[in-house]
Amino acid sequence: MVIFDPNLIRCYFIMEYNFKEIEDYWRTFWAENNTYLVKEDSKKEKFYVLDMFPYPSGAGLHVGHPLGYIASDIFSRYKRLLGFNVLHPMGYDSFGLPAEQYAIQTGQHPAITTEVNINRYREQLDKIGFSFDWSREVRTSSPDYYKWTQWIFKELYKSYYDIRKDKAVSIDELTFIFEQEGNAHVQAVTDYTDKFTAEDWKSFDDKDKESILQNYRLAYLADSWVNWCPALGTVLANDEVVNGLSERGGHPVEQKLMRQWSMRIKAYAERLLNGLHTIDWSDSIKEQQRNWIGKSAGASVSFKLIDFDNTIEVFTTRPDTIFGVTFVVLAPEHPLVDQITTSEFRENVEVYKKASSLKSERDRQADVKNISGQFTGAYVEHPFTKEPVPIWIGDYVLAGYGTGAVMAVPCGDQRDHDFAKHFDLEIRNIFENVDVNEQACSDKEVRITNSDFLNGLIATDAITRAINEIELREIGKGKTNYRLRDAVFSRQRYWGEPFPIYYENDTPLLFDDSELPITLPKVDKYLPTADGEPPLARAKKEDWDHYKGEHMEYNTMPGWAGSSWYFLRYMDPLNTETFASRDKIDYWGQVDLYIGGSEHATGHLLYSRFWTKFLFDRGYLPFDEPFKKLINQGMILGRSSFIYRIKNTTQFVSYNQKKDYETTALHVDISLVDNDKLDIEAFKKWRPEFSNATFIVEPDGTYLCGHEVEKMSKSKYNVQTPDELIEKFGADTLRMYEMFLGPIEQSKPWDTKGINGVHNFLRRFWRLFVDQSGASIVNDEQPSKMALKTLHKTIKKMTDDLDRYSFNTCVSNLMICVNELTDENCHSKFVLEPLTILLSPFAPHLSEELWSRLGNPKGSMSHAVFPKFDSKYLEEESFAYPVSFNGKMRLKVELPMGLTATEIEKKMLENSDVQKWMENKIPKKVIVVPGKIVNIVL
RNA sequence: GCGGAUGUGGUGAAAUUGGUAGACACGCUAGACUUAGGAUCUAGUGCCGAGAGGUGUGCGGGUUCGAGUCCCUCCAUCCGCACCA
Repeated sequence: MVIFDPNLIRCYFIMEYNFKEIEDYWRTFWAENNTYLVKEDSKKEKFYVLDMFPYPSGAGLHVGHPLGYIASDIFSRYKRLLGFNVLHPMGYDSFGLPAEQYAIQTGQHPAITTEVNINRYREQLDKIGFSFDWSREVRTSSPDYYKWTQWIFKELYKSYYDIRKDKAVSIDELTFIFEQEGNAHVQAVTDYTDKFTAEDWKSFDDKDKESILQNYRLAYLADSWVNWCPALGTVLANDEVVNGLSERGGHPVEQKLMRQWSMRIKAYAERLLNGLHTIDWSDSIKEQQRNWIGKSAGASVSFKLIDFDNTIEVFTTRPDTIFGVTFVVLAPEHPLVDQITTSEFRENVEVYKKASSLKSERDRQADVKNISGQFTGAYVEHPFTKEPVPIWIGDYVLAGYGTGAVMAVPCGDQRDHDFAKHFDLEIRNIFENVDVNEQACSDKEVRITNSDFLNGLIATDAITRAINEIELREIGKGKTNYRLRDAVFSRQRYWGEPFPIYYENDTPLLFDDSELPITLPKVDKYLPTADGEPPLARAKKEDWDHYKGEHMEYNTMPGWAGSSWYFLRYMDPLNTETFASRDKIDYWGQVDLYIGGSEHATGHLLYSRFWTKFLFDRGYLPFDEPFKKLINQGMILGRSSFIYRIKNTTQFVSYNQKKDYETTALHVDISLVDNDKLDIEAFKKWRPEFSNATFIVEPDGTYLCGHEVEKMSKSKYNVQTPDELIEKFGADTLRMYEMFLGPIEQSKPWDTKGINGVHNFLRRFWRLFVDQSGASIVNDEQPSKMALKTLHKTIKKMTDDLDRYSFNTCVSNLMICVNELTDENCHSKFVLEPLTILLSPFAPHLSEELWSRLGNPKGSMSHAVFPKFDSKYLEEESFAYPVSFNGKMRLKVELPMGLTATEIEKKMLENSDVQKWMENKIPKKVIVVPGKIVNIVL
């Protein structure tokens, strides 16, 4: 029947395990036969395995990237073998800063850079043998994709959060209510406090109406504090600011209030918190999200300003300590500061405000040691005692958190205590029998005193009592506060999604759905304009595909816009009518397994939960949590090598001699270093500026490098690419070695030392099938009892370990199995065939090759059936009991299985070896755990 | 300062519910073979000790017949951060 089977032809040429030939063949086979193409199939149970898609950087993949992809690929293949219809897609998060930076430097359009990088990524990924369905690839920077990102933005813009319904609702319902009855009875998430009637509303012009609606929309324009770098003309992230200067270029950075798009994620704070109970994520990630959302219960209290008709509102978690208040501190940016500052202190306040505007938020918070602040000259009235309380400003209070104002209780809060000590302010003690002169007291069990109606109570009771009293006297109310802030959604960048927004009369207006996508216009340069407008402001009118109104929105969306919903697009990537059709979403549902780094704990993972909940509210999704199960793969760290340059010279000193000199450490490329020894000539070639450098070496003439484990990065010259390892050992070896390194969730330093062990294993696996001459040695004989036991033990361990994502022990199990089968000289098809299936998720190329050599019909084994474990092969007749005396293991005694505890005890005490250890003593107690252990207490 | 995680041989690690600590690999030592290789095979390898044996999972306590595993105190390292009022 076989007319031409390339497999068979190849058999004659392969004697050794020739991974290159095998991997090339099967890689091509899979691609040509669309082996991993997947379609919706209502007859099959679905399983959705997702990787966090990469940003295609110019540096290509390093060995850390594929770690998670390999794990998810193994799991996908495993689930396929179990009969699931597996969705396992891949794509690119292809908007981002590096391509834009490159464009600024070279003028090359970021789309070109991105295309080149994606091709390189694809090439590298293909070599590793992943079972991705590439027909579903998505790219966030493709207009076909970001059309729908813009569409979701529009939906957010057109929605507000109804507190009574506890969900997002169309803004049309809100305007309808405004027209009927004004906003008096509206319960929506907003900071807007003004009241208006239906008549008022109708009298407003469109611009006024819109500026009110902005306070309700889930995507809205508002003034936000940002790190503004005038020289770069852009806003910077906190970690792009170092000591008040931009990381790039070292330009000054200041805090500036800017009109920005924001996302009202705060509306979802409580649901984001509660949803954590319904998903299978690690406790540490959930804890990080909880801390980020930062729910705290307390009270907001109004302090009346003396000499002004106004109040300062503070939020406190400890309203019970209100009688200990001796001053109030405002954030320097607090809007009332200018108004209340007396002329006497105005100059100092201005100086202080200027100084804190130059500090980044992070610097302000990290610097605990330096206490700073300034008195404003103004006072508020204590709401209970009516005493005047001085108002200070201090940059330990943040404008963005709570109300930007705190009531300071130096006896109960250490920071307030430090502030009081530093400025010699009063510390009033309200705690019974506690000395607060040197230290604040935060013990909640201490009784309160000097506090009127709170005297004698402990914190928990006093908090309730204080809130009651505060509400009774109408000076405030009990309140839940969240640390979570609304997310700023504007970026002054080119390489991101344009907003589907234009402006008329300074009012934002939406483009129609039919006009989407609004694509990126071409620009002459990728830099901000001279007057600080974003790069898109450079585009000519005619270069926009749609241009409306007085001007377009010139900001672009942040990186997390596209990544907040990409997992939905994989379900239906080519749909032009909707972001994904409802029947496909219904079929694929939630992501069953999501694998990615924990660095996204509070960014991407929170934003995509937010968007999912929103789309659920608006009826577009049947679920409101995107990722059912999450695994965070640990980071693979690089091992960097260092050489030591003697200061102000071109002389380098070897590691062991460096203590005698003043040196600076220099990263050196790890490819120039072998076993910590530097190849000096290669180094000189690598860094021509040091071609005349001299080296102080060790007595044996070698130059020893120092080393350190740190993040893998191009700038640290410690990057190991998968390509060279695949070249040397093959993809199957690389896959298994990455898994063998350790538990997937743990971070670990990269070290290729052990890779030979894994490669050897695959060769031994090959040797079970093929002899030295290249002939098959597989037979049809019934396997021995031992061999069957080995097989079924392995099936059981593999199943258990895969189900708990313990990929490293899976590799060990396979090694043990091959060691045993080699010792048993087993070549039976009835053992080797199921074993090949067990191996196939890990080493798919080799497995396919062996599978076809076993005479299976031509085609891929990816839908073979995972072998079933049968406990009958594992039954033992006897067990070697470890016998302990007083908990110390001394000897083993073999006994038949199935004895009762009493029988075991009797036999043990009769045993002569056991008696030797008993030294004629009478045991106080004998513990018998059948099938486990015997412990004799003397 | 706060929050989270982790501490087991020379190295990566294993031990799923408290029950034989160190599986599996790397490395190292000795030997065999040889077409001299980054090959293969055999034996050994936690530490101390010639041995019997002792000892051993960051330190110190505790619970238990029995603790790497549970509880308390402390120490170290890594990661994150927002002085969160």
